[in-house]
Amino acid sequence: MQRYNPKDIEPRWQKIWNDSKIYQADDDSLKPKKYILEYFPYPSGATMHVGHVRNYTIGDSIARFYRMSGYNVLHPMGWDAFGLPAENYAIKNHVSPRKAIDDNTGRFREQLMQMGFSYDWSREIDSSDPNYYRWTQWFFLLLFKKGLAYQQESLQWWCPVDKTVLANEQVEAGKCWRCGNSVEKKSLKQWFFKITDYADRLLDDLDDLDWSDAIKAMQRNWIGRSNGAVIKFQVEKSQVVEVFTTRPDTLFGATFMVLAPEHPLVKSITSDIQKSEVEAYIKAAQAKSDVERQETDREKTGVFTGSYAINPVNKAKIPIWIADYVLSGYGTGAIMAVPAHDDRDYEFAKKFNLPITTVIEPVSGQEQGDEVRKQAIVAIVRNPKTNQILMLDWGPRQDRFGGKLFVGGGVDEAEDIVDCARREIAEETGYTNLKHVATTDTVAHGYYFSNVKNKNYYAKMHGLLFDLIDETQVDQQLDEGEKNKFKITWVDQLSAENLVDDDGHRYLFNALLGNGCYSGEGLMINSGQYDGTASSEAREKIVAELAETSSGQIVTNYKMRDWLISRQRYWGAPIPIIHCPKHGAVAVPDDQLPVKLPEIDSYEPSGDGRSPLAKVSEFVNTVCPQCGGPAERETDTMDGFACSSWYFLRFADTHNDQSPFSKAKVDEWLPVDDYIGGAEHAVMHLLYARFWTKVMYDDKLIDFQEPFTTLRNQGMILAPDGNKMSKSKGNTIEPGGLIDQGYGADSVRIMELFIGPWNQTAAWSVEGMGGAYRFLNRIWTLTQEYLETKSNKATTGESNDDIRRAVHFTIKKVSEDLNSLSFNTAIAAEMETLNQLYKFKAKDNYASQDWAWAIETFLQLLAPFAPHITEELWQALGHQTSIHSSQWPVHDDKYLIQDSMTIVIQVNGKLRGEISVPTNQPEAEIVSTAKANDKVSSYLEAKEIRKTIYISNKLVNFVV
RNA sequence: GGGCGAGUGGCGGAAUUGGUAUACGCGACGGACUUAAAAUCCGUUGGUCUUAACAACCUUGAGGGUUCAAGUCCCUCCUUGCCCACCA
Repeated sequence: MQRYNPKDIEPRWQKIWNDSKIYQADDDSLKPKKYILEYFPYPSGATMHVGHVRNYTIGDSIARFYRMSGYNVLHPMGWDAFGLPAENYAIKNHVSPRKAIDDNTGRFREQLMQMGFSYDWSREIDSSDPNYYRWTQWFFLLLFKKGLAYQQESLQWWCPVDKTVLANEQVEAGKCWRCGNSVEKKSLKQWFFKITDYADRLLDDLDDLDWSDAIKAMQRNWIGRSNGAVIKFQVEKSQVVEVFTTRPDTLFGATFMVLAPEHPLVKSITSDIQKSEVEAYIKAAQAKSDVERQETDREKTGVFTGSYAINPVNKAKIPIWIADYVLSGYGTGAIMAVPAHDDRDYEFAKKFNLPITTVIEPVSGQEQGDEVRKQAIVAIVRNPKTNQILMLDWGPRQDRFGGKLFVGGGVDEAEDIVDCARREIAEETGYTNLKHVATTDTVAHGYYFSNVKNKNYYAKMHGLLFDLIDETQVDQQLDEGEKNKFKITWVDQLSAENLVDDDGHRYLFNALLGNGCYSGEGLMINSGQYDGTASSEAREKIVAELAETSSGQIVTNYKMRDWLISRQRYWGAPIPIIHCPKHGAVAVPDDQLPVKLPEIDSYEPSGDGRSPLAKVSEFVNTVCPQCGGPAERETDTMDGFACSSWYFLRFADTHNDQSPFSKAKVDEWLPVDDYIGGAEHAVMHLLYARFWTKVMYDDKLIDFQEPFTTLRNQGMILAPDGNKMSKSKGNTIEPGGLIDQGYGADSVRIMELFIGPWNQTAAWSVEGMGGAYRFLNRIWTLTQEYLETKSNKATTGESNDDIRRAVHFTIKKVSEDLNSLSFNTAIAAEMETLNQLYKFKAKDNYASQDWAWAIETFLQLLAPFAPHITEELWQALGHQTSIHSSQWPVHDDKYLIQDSMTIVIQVNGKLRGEISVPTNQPEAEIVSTAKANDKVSSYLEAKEIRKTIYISNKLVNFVV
């Protein structure tokens, strides 16, 4: 018998598949189309490890499954070839970036091919090929003509190591996303794409996408839409400062104003006396690295400018400060500070002793309409010796009752609230020797139902704090309804805040002992005519009032900024713009595209803020397309993400040299049905590509607004030691090595899929590889044995229903699992089936006539995962055409129906036995059989059966 | 601080959506084959008590709840992963 030797089988089939072009997509086929795409890789100097390969294995299995299911499948591959890593690699190794990319893509292509992935290589794309970037430049000009590309001088993130600017999305926690070094701010004239014009659409259209909630949430957070208002404050010296706020309802509580240190009005606002202090602060702020400034747990700092602003609603004169907790880039770079209702402002006010005015009081519970109104107290009793707080534990919280609360009670008519609190504490806890420490100056509004009095109440609850003088206790004096309903517990302060089960109680507790800042909604106080209004309502009314005097208006703000796309580096698509002294920035005419990257000797970035192209005079010096006068080319290149913002469209029409693509072909194939890749591009590529797609839609180049209908984020593969795989840690595992060891690509593929759910992180298992190989070896051996046995003797001609049933069941299971991408359980089911086939074989030694069908069908079910071995065995069984062009098997329900079934018997929900009954037996009979069962009857003896539950085809449960 | 997720044997993980928890694989142990080993094949393998078997009881991060029935639903807490983070 031939042994399973992947080294012999795999390269042979890869060549045959390649020569016969069986994986090429057909533009003209009438079959339904599917477009399966994995992120196109960055051909860096490294090789791909098993983590990278996971995502291609997933995509390939889906593509093969669809192909066998009758779809015309587009499954292409290309190279995201422009960008820093290729260039850095080239500089380090003293080769041209062109040469580096060609070497690297060659190696990557070979790695992908030896895994047996079914790509349509006739559509291969290289984004650094002039035939490709010509169209990237064409799209730049489209954006330029639509006013969506503009140039502006501004402070930008600058990476001192990579010597280029970076987009906001490409700075992660103050570090460059590529090299990991700290970035700086630098003022440069740069090109931007106006992605913010599309913010609303990018946000709203997320709802309909079949993407993971995590990625959608990341994009939502990144876009960061917040609805609020811009409010104008008059400053004494006649300037006006605008602030952005999402809480105009708290305007009456604005007790000071804070500007970012970089705010343009700081200079003119600052008084002479404060001048030196302010200047020193600004200097210090600038000296801080951006990483430092982004530390959130830093203590607040700031200085007073010496000026005052006038609050437009109540004409209060409020001091203007500057502080670096206000960001110059967001909103207007200035805020109205409401310390009573914003944590950051609260912290700042506490530190600098600024006034705090409460303007919102919380409301808990739901209004029922028939409330009795009353005043109430919430008394917090503290034992100063232990610093513990007294709580009443009313048992488990259920709906509106129970939970842990402080002492509470209604204020009697004409009763002083301190006396009331003392009375309630004595009645409920017996403590009488107390010192009154504080009373809140605001109240919590509460709607609640009193169990004792059986009435709905609305109470204004005052918070009071008492310290125990000693632990003398008298007898409690409880109402009938209160007796034995609660117990007294003592907890520490932190626990008290966490445990308290009523929002009003918690608010009053915080007002007395915690951070007195309340940022929720509620009822307005200290707000003139708005007192008593709900804050959500007051929000709109106050803005409307301000709008009348043009001192305020509704504004929507976004965290997302425009996309900075200039790079001061060589290896990118040149920005197709000519700067003319007369006409400014002029588009390079279409017929002069591509603006080719000149070949130069030194790619080293200069670090002076200009790209190496600036040194190439024959590139720079040109004529203005409009006037023919001398002009200079733009020397910055485009961010590599520009190239990847449309590559998925080019695959539909790769070789078009008249336009980026034909609309007909793109509409035929796109949007992408399954887009597969990691989550790392959530707010970069995936956002940019959506933006470009919308721009193209608006320009009627395509008929759809979203490029990727379904997005699948595969989980990461960690090294066996549980760490991320990395070259520097020396813990990477590469498929090539495993193939060389003799496991073969098929085993690697099985392992990639079987290791766990495709979208979860998993650690690679060296031992697991053996399991994957053994599985394939078992189907190999079984098939070879079958072939030998068959040639030695004729089959009995008898059919074996057990074999049929097992295989039909597997067809159903694997088909369902592939539709839901449960690769690991699909493979588990196949392993199980194979184990069963081994048992059948032991019984009949391949005598049944069903064996040929069983093995062939099994191979088909395995083909998407392990394409080589299944093809080899399929053709060994006598087929002349590829298994991958065969029709996916369909199960026959007839074989899934069993004549008997197992019914589980429970007594009081505990498993006590099981019986086997005919499938069509009526319920009554099943129940009586169950009752008579030996094991079960002993549990039923001398007991009354109160209830019998029968779940059809599953179980009987007797309740006794 | 905010958002999204995850906790099941020695390990990776199953569980038809509330109905036999631990499928499948790894590892371990035992057996067959072999001069021997590897490979292969066949078994056993959640825990406690027990010499062993039978049986019983326990078990899905912890605690409560709903239900005839909870890994699955509800509440509280703990641990942990990822993303964002002074965004007004």
